[in-house]
Amino acid sequence: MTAGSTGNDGPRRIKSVQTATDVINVIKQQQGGTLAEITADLELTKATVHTYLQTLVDCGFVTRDGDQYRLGFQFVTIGEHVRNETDLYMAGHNEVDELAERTGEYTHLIAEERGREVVLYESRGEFAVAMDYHLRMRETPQHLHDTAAGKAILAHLPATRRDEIIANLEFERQTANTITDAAELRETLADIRDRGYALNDEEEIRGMRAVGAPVLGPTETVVGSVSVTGPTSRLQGERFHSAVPKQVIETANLIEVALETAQFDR
Amino acid sequence: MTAGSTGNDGPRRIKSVQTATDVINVIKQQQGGTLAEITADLELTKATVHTYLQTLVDCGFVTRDGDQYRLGFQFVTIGEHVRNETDLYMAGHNEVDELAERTGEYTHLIAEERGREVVLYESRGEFAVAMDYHLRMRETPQHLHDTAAGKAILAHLPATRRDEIIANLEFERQTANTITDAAELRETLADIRDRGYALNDEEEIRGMRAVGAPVLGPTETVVGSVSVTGPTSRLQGERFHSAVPKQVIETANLIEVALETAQFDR
DNA sequence: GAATCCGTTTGATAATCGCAAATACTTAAG
DNA sequence: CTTAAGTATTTGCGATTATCAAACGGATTC
Repeated sequence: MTAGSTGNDGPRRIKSVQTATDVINVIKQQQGGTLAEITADLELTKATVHTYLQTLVDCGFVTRDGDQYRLGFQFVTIGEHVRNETDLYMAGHNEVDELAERTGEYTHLIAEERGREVVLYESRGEFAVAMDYHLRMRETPQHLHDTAAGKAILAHLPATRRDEIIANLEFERQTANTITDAAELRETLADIRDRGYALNDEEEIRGMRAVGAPVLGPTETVVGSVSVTGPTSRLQGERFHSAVPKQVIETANLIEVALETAQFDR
Repeated sequence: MTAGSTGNDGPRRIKSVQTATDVINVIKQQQGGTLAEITADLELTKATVHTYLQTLVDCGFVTRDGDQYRLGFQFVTIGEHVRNETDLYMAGHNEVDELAERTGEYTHLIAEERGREVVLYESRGEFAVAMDYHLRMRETPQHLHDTAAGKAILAHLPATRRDEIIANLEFERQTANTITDAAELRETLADIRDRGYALNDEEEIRGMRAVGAPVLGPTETVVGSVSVTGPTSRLQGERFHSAVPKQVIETANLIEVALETAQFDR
């Protein structure tokens, strides 16, 4: 009971914070639930979970409505704060709006974190039809290999980080066109670097195509990407392979200029 | 040293979670900082803060970029999730867009939590000029007594909750027109209930007026509010006192109908 | 009115957090 | 190149705290 009792190696962490994160994730997954329901998905006692919930309510991360616990609006306001602190968002969201106006489709401003893509901003052109898919996309970080925006980022990341991310990918097949192995992905990424833009030809969702271009920072490192998404019926032939790519790249370049020029006072 | 040593009463909480929240708030305030800078604003050792930061990075709430710690994009995605779970947002954001188009001004969809207003959605009409104020408003929960949207909510809350919130208000003077005592506020709120809409006549920011109307839920409880904000030069006379209030109320009513009709599948 | 289900509180103790101090790593200065 | 001063990171150990049982209270059902 003295040495190596638990075999607990690795760097030191605050266990309670990890547990609180678990609680938050369960609430998120369950879309709100009672103490009993939340406890059921955790390996803890009712009493313990109760203490965590009380604490999280105090801290503003959870709200209680009768016997239902839900995530608090604090996530909305802090999320907004984080976005407004992000140079890419401040430099890019107006350009992404304009891209939506010019193309009439859905446009996105994407960043990367922990090997997943994060939707910083979404704009809806006049022909874009509301889709549940977009809700989910904004809520849950997606893989980088089966979207145009993600591939555009992945293609331009430093080789070491790219390798690391690819190594940890699970190539889950979404449609008939999904890229399902690393070799194929690497080839595609090389093409993307040559062409300067990425395509998504129904690789994530049947019937949907997309065009994405990287936004490169001052030091040539990729800071994010821009994309246009629409139904295959409208994204075809010359428009898909030339006109829209040109517009997407132009938008990405405008954002790059804005990033270098403007100093978002810090 | 046995009984009442620390005099620690009150309900039980997880201290580490409260500490982690402190760390997050310091990072938010500092807009990102080094370990040393973050430690300076906390009554903890460098070593301890370090462990917290490592844990928060693991959990995705903080990212590290060299020696700079910042809040992670997870706040953006969870925030989006929380918004999409909120019936008021799902039922209201399109209506708020239309209100912006019809009035040409800034429009907001507001909810309340912990006695503060939360901006669920903001839409910009064609005459609306970008203002830093709106950024701050979306980031930080505001008081309910010095905005049109806030007063509209406050006026229609159950009396007990209203009293509780008013009791905890600090009436900080923002402009010459700010309401600065509870009695005056209560009178205004009674007027708002009579008229059905709230006005803000340069009470928060000089030169800015606003009109707000409550969104009432099925059980007559207020679930939020809608508002139009613009410069005094454009919000005057009949437009300020009749035309815009009518439009704001109409939008609020449309959202009420959408809330009762649609079942946002749970 | 008993029984069953929730949420909440509490006592006790093993586990943990948090400080101090030591150790690595970077940058600046001599 | 060496020293110095500033970081960040690791570690031992004691005081604090988180966790589980188990009891309690409050609501709803049978």
